[in-house]
Amino acid sequence: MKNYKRTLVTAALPYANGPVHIGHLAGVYVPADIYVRYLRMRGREVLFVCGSDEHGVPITIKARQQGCSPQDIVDKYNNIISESFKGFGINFDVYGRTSSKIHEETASEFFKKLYDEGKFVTKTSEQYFDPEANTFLADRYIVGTCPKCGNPDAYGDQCEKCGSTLSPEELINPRSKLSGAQPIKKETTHWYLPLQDYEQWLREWILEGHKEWRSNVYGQVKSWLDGGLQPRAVTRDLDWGVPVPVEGAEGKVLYVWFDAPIGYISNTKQLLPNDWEKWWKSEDTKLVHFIGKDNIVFHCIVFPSMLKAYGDGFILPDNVPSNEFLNLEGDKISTSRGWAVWANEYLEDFPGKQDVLRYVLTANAPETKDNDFSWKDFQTRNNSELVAIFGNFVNRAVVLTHKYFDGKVPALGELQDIDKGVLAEIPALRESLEKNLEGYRFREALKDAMGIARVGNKYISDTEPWKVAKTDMARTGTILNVCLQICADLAIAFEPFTPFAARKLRDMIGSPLEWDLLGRTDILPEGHQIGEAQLLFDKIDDEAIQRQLDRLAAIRAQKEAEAAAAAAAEAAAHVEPQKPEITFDQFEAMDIRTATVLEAERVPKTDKLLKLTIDTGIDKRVIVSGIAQFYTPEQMVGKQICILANLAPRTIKGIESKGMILMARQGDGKMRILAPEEVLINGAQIG
RNA sequence: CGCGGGGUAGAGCAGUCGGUAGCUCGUCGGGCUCAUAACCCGGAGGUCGGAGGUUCGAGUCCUCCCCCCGCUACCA
Repeated sequence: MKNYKRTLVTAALPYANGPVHIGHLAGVYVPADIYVRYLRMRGREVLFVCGSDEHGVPITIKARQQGCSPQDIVDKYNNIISESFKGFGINFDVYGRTSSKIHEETASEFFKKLYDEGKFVTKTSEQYFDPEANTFLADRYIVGTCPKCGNPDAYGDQCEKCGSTLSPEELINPRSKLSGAQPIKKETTHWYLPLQDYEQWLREWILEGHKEWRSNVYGQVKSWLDGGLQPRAVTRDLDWGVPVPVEGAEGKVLYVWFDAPIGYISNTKQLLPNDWEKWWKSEDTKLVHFIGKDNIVFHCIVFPSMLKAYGDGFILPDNVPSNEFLNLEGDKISTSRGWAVWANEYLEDFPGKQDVLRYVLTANAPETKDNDFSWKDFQTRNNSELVAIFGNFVNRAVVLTHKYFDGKVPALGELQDIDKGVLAEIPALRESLEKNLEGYRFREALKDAMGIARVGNKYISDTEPWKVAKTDMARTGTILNVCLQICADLAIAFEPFTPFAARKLRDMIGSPLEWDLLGRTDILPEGHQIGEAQLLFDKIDDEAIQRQLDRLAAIRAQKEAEAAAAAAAEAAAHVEPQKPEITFDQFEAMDIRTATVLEAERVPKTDKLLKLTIDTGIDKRVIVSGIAQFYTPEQMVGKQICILANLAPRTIKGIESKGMILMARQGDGKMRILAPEEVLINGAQIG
């Protein structure tokens, strides 16, 4: 373990095209904040850097959709997002923006240095260009008919109807989303970072040197390295972003994934114009990136390669704690489908309950695998853990102290074994807490902190001071002294996790915030006056939970209705134009005949394929058909169908398919079998 | 099919170095009455996805297989 002097913590830059939701909080920002709060309490020198990622194609598309400028979009969401962070007590030292001037300067300089030193390679390729808008078109700016399912509005990178991944070249009748014009192919040149040159170095640095990284991070990196790295484009033809600072690169900007991580550096510069280099170029600085699993490759491979290429003493991350994803009520969180709990809305719906969400998201953090957030679990954890264990213990101790000692900390008398046992448990929990926090195991760390409250509750129940008070006031005082010290411990131990409640508790009992006091028996001196008892947490009732569940149910119902309506409209509105004329002979060449399905089964490990054994009247043969989404094997058996019998055989998934089943397909992709009006013999000719 | 992650009590999750399988909720029983009808103690509930192997000993290590999630692929 290296001996570092200071720690630089970055949290993934949120993309400024929507608010942040509980998945973001659980995956990145709450754990990062816990870690930073802990380091600060220990008196370590630490810098916490974040900011909005404000470039890239999706923002320009959203701006066009809403009829405003990209700047309007990023201004709006930068505002909402940074307010959400403040609301949850996530206090960055700096929250910058990649649209800032200092970022543009920093990113330009970064690119320029690599360019001047020949660290890039260039590639020229043909890409679609919109002659009316006079601009190159990013994949998502090109729409056309999907070659797979016929959806007329497929994007150049993906068809959202059938989920196929596409390249713009595959689209039928491509058109520009900007002007509607037909795009033309035009040559364009881009700069690439040859990642393969850094492969060996990355292997040694991560695969050899950082075996302690989380298995999801390590595994992902290993998978990329084993697969072989390829040059990665660092520029794009776009008018929203940092201009490429090179002659002949007009109309080009830095690719958002080159641009964004540099944002960590430029945001540091913004805060510390003269002092930033000690955070980025000093070997005794520990760099930690908190990210979600979708960012692993960029933070472990691309950005380190950029820094390595730049040289000049830039340090590399000591760890990249990356969480998996959080689901919501069993379904994937989705910004576009509205399936999320938004941070800003939570703050309005549950005022003063930031800690509850922080607690639940930490207790159920997706540290090793995707986890599920449910409102029922949220309620239970609040009512049975925060209220019943933590809040209740504090309340018991404080109320009893007021009842028997007028709110003054009583003297600590002679200790019995039970007292000594309890007082010994706290330092043990502290040690475990520290180990888990330093090792980025926040879920486990939170259990340790909660363990302190459990210890307190058990102690107070075992010693029964309300009974002892009838006979022995000195002993009662000793017990309550121990309880109050444990309260003061809680006010320290919970500061990273639930900072609002920890602050409230410290204000209530007048205890200090200093990590090194944790576990000591004299945090609160004898005779110290504590304040009136206040509840740290309130119960959350069923109605509040039901309102959230209703809200989600409404979103689900609305989205389903919209999808159904859109599909119906699509299907009705869209009919393919007539194909080019053919001759009678061409038609006659096709052997179309009736057949009956004898056997049917799913082709294993495919979504859409059925293997059908059919009787064609002339033989029995196998046809593989992509209809599993519309017919089950059971439905197919015994069904009479029509086939194109003399189609050249083709092997699909290792099965030879001889012929094609005739299907009618409408605009939304729905398919139905064509069959004679009444059952005929097999092999009846169609024509 | 390929890659990554996962499969442990009714639910949700831990389990680091191989050493008596654990936590929270729920459930059943008992105790307590200071505390937000809270708290404390105890019980029941597991072939640790399956099959082999290594080992004195496997949830943990090795091999093969099955299932779930993500990316990817198949649609004649």
